[in-house]
Amino acid sequence: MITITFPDGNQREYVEGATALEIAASISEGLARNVLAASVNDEVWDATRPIMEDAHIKLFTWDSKEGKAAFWHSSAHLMAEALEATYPGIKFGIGPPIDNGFYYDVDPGGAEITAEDLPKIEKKMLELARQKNTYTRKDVSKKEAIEYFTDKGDEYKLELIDELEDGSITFYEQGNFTDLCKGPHIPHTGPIKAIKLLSIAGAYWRGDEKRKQLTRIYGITFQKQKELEEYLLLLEEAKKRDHRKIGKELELFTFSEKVGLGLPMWLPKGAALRERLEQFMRQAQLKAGYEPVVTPHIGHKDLYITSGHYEKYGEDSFRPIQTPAEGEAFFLKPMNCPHHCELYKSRPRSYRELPVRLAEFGTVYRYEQSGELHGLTRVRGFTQDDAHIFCRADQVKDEFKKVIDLVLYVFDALSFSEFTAQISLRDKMNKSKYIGTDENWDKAEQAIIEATEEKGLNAVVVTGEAAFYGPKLDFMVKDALGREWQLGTIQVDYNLPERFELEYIGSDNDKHRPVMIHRAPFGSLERFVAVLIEHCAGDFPLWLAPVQVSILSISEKYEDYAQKVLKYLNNSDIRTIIDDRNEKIGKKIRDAEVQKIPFMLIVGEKEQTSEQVAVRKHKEGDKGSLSLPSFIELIQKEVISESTVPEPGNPI
RNA sequence: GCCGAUGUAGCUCAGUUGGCCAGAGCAGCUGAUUUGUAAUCAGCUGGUCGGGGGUUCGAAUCCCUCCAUCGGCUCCA
Repeated sequence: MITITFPDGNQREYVEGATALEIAASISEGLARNVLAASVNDEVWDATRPIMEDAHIKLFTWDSKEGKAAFWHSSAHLMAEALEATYPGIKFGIGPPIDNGFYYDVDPGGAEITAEDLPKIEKKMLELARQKNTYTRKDVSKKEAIEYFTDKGDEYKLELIDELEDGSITFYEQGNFTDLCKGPHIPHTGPIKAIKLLSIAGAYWRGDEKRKQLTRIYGITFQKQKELEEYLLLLEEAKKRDHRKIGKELELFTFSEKVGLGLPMWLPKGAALRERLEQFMRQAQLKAGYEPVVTPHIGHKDLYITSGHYEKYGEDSFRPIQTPAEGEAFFLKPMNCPHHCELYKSRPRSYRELPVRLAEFGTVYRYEQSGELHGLTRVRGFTQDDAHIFCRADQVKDEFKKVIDLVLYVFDALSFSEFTAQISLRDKMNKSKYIGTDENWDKAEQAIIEATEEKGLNAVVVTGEAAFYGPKLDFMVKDALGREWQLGTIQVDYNLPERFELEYIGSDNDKHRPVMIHRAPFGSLERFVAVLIEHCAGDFPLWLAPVQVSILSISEKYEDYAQKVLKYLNNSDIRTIIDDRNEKIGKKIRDAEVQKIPFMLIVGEKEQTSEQVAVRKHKEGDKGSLSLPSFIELIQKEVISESTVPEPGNPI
């Protein structure tokens, strides 16, 4: 007998070799039906794998991440089986579950799989799923594994096997399909009842641009048709929040092929929104001890040779601008740090004045490959809410923590509650990607890790994602479709100060090297606005709304009064427009609603006589009548409650 | 940059297998209407069907090529 311990601490005895599925059945039949996978001593297992010794177990159903992963992973195998049946000789790369569904990378050889083929594959998958084939786990030796895939002629699997330890290799088999896989999988194909293959794309084998591009098929499956329909509906809804669509509808920004790819232009309403955000940040930064600076949009080639950017990105950037007479080369600035280093160097610095915090809304230009451009989130020209903190080594951690506070403060003000903090470290296996000494890197990485921990921030650590001059802490936020974008970033840098020979005179009257912190809470205004739009679906908080109030006159007769109201509101700095078109009130309301204007003021005979306005709130409807002073009070209260800027002297 | 899909008025979209001067709604303009909480009515304007080349008696429809957009991949100082 073995003792099984459940998450709640309860224990039960089972015969040796009992499976999680049998254990579930001993609790209830319903549970057994729903179990998709299990964890045994914290390792995720098949629900059908015999447990041979005492263990702590957890049962995973659809409601858990692990349950879904097993379900979708099994669906990927099912799709592979369908593909193999449809395209004999097809070869397989990898086919993992992802956040929403799964994919499989395949090499169909001479055949071509197109979007039109997907329904056919779905059908085949359904047919195979109905056979309720079990997913069977099998331990194989490396030799057997190599033999099997050599026979099959699948060089991709062979390459994967090559990197595996003998004795750790398992196959999974369902129906006529066998795959190299460490599992886990659901018991059988039966529960896969609703299938949708979503898209088809090219993906480089092993993510390497120099290797063959395989065909990646994305799909998602559910246990019920209704769940699939709900998911597809959700996708449709998400598409309506796309910032590119809303940006066009609300006339926030635009692109022009003539101006150039990836070069967004802000229309008046978008510029108003952006200016509010800048103002907000400017104010927060002033209060946190930053000093605004301004630097030019181009920089001499030598500047970037010194910084190391030239060596790293010289060939992959916009071509330099040459002066006609002297033959000097200038680059459009792709970042602000080298300029700020030169500002720091403009005179000798004393330890007493550190930290020096130089802030600039710096517009930078970077050459991004055409296929990477994406609305406002990935562009070739953008404005960073950049700042560089030059401080003493003993100040780094404290400064870093203050920046974390600032970022969190900004996210909080805009209700970005769901973000991932990511610590990006260097890839120690591939040091040629980075500049600087190991010692400096270690110090910088240590500083970030400690500051993050001390702030109690729950961060994931990713190696190989650091900038070439230093590690960073990034704040990632998802867009409407769940794609993750880096917004805020904080980077500790021991390298640029060295390359620029930055110094300060310490209390010992000796020269010392300061440490630099690069940071941008928004990241870029463009990307931040994009994500903001997708989060609020264009319903901006009142303090940011480009137009806060629209005055809708009932008819021409009340236009004078409407004008009076407009003037009154404008005098109180409330961003107001007037709709005096020769249209019915219903039409005017509809148009204001579509434009997502937070407040509508309807003025007609009643209001004129009583010197009031009939207030209608976006998406909420009629709020009754108010006098102008009370309406203004209402607006101001809401604005203040939405955007509170910290008190001076109380660093955030 | 790579793979795939798409590209018809400012916007959203129709245009069957190539065949009457390329259509609709919204927006815009003109006029009527003077309106009370999500679309008043009528008329008009507007498109070398992404650009270029080709096949054909005839091309928005077929082919080639370039460009852009979208979904991925790669990349992201």
